[in-house]
Amino acid sequence: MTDRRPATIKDVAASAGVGIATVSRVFSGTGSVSAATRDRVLAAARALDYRPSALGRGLKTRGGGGIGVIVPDVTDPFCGELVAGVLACARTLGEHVIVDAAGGDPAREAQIVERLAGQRVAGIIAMPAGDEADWRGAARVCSSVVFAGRVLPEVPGVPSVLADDAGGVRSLTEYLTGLGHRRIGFLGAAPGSPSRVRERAFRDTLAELGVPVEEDLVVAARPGRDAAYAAAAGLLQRRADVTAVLAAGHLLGEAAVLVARGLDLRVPADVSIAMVDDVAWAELCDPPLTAIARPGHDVGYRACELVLREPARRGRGGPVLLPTELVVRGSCGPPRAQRR
Amino acid sequence: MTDRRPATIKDVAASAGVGIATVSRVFSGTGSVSAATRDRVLAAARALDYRPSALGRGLKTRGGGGIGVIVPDVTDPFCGELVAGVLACARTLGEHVIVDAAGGDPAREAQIVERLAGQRVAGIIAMPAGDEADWRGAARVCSSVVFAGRVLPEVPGVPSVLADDAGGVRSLTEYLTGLGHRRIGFLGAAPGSPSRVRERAFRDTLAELGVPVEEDLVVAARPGRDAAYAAAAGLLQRRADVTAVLAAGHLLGEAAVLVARGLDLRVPADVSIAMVDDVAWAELCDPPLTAIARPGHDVGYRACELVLREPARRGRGGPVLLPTELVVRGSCGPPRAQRR
DNA sequence: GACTCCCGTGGAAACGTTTCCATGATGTTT
DNA sequence: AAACATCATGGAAACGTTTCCACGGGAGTC
Repeated sequence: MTDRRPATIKDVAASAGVGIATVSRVFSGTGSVSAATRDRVLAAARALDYRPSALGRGLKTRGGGGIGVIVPDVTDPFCGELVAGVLACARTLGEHVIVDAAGGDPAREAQIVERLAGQRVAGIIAMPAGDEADWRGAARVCSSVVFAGRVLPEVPGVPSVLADDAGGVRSLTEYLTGLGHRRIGFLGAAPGSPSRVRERAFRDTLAELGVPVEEDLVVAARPGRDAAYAAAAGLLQRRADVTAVLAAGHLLGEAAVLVARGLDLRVPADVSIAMVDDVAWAELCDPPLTAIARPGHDVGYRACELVLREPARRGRGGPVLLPTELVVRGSCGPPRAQRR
Repeated sequence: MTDRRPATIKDVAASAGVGIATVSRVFSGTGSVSAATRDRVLAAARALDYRPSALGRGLKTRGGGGIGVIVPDVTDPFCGELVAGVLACARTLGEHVIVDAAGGDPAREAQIVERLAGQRVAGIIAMPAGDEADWRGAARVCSSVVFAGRVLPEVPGVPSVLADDAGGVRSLTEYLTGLGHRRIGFLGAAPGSPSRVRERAFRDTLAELGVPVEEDLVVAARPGRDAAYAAAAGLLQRRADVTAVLAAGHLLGEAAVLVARGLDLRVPADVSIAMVDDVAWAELCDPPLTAIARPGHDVGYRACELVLREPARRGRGGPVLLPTELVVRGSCGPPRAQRR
């Protein structure tokens, strides 16, 4: 076995006794080749272990193919689902997927975009962090960019696929209010966060229902476990009269559960807890947690379709909104008269 | 802005009034270029929004760069960690990462390897499913393949980075035995599974400790939530005298918790539960679950180092074993005399 | 002051494809 | 039977790089 370099189209052509153009036609499926020739070429290729180089092809056809995905963190369950969705769609379309994690850092996002552009990917799917300017540049740089799971409202012309977070928070809020809760704590994202639709939906829904919004009950946590825990602890300690907590993310939900447990609060007798993101542990918690399920897989899948399949329709119309689902479990009940 | 096609090195050269070789030198950092010329080239490049094409470069240098990662499922927490580790390492080395999920299907794995080979990636990191023959071929096809998190013992010459599962199961078994358990149920992977080191470690440890192994207590589940649940339910219903359950994976642990709850068994009073994989919900469970933490991130990181950085040392020596950690929480206690 | 040496530079040949065009050999129409 | 459309095929140019080689000139050495 002295096959050091991978075989090239020339080797195959020579071995099969045909021209390179014929070999190319056999592998790309275009043009017409006689059955006999095709067989000879295929046999030669197999013997040489030939595999067309995506580099050569990409160079000629201008565009390496493949699609890039940028998420804050691949270990986050929602991001994981999103990536899985992209992978599923890309596979049906025969494209490969370059994944990278930006850790929520705009500068790193910009770097990644730069690198993907260098790879000449066919499109980029991003769950963006906060820097609009960079993305405005990115939109120029790459043929097609789609936001998924999150948007930067200040970046125009970039289509997006989103979970209907506002709708989800609305139903959760209505559900809690329907149970009789009036003092609902909201654990949300920090002011700098790209989009605070969840907080707005919470406020709007309460307003519509005629429940006054107490600013003191709406707290913003910066990303990360520790900040989430601090926020939850702050809320529940400061306001012992809170009867329910709506956590706008699984990290915040986790924090709420842990803090409640640490404070010896019974769920849902002393305090009801609900959250956005129906992660695996929601069902394993005791009691199981009521949550909003966001269709991460579908978001990724649709985004990928959008970026590859419908270049014409991109940009037209608003964002694609995918429905969420309220999964009622045992963590919410009627409010207790007064804690402590 | 009529910059339809991306600018090429030629455009930059023309615009800066130099030869293309000089532009190449400026961007690749090799050779010598005078400061003045460098500045002129850089300015021209910026003006034209030039970005070197990885395609052209890869073609010339034979090898597109980048590394491929193949896992069964990106949404699995351990796989997610592993991918994150690879991403972290690849970033420091300036490589991009192509990710794909094979869903545990050997045929799909083979397809993905084929595609990655076509991309001329610098290396492949795989958490392999069961077909040795395909991987034997893959090892030939790609410059360097490394197994991570799982191995196929029948494929020689492929280095690997593993979590020390055997050690983890051993400490868990010792821990349970030390608490006084003698009838420990083991929920493990199906016979077809690539490697059953965990089951073997369980058996060996019990044997060493002089505890007889009852075949009836060692059950194998096929992959997936439903099969896991079925296996756990079967075990706990069939053998009411089991005092502890050791689940060899987070899905199996989840199933054990759910089944115990469904059977109204108190944990750990009626039955102790422990598992491999310290996933997020282990701490949120009530009681929090004792678990073996596997260093998924490190496994990915080391595998990436191995595949890119130490091509010389690859293959020598046995697999790289990374230590696991026993995280004791509240789900295990001394055995109860008799259930029911 | 002639020699060597090195530095900055440009030309040109690869790298492995795709694709346009030309060519010869068939088969088809009048 | 002659002209013509059709088909299978090969040659060659391009795609955007890197890199070898050659060339000119300024500085250092004797």
